[in-house]
Amino acid sequence: MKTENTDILKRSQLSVTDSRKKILELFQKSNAALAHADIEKKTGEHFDRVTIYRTLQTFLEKGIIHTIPTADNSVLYALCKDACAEGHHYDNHVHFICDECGTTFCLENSEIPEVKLPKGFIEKRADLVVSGICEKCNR
Amino acid sequence: MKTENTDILKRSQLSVTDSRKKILELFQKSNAALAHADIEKKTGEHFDRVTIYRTLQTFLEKGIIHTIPTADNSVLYALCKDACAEGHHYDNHVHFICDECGTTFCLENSEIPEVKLPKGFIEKRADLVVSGICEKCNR
DNA sequence: AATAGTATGCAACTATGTTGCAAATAATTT
DNA sequence: AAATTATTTGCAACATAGTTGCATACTATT
Repeated sequence: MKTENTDILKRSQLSVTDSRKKILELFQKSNAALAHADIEKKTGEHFDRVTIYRTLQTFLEKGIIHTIPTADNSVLYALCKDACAEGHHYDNHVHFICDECGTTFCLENSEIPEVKLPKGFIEKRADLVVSGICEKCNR
Repeated sequence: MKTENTDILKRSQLSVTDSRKKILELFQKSNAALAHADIEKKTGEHFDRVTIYRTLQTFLEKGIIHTIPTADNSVLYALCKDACAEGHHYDNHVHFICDECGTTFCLENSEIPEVKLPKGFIEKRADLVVSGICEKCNR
């Protein structure tokens, strides 16, 4: 475990520090997306707010995590899959946000469908966020 | 013109006030989505920040405008079409954000394609935001 | 025209995110 | 393994975004 996320950091040419290891671990343990506040709580307020912001920023730049646009415009982060790399930090999967429990999932097996754009428009990226009731809350 | 947006307000059972008329007019004149800051500028700093927040909130609740989720998680608002009503404030069209000029368009003629969700997940809403280069910047 | 209901503006506050810089830690060199 | 260099961290201070309570002003109703 420890070696595993250390490796990810090294592969991205980042110095291996406590905060980076810990935050990366949080993402790996969680199968849902995390907000800045979640991370602050789950690290037991061990790290400075600023450090968390900067760590997330760094992870974004290195393509380790990606942001998820949400309808209420809160900022969520989730781990990128191997396909992601520096400069190309975006996954092509659909995100699902549960209205009940607020959990956000990456639907890894999904693909964002093609959309016909008006003449002259060029697509660089697409984000599809579906919201509703997740499997757990639907019982 | 004046009568037109006055009517919209009355239809939504809202008192007709200067700020509401003016802000609604801004949306009608603009073919792009607006952020809170845009509105503050375009009204000539005539209205209090709080009033603008509350007006947008009210318009959202009444289904007059809708929010657009963006990749950088800034908050954008745009006019709803007639199909929208109170409680059901969401349009089923694709949004496009230009990386060059930052303008956000509602692609009114588009439809968000169906997505297959994992078993047990129920879809209530979907947001599809495409970003790239718009027609104006593509010349 | 008077009253009741609602919206506005102000002040104060909370939350969220950013920047500069000194101290601490990690990586590199010898 | 110790010393040097490079990077990261935490603090303080600041900037921006959004919220709440309340008195005043305006809109709608009678």
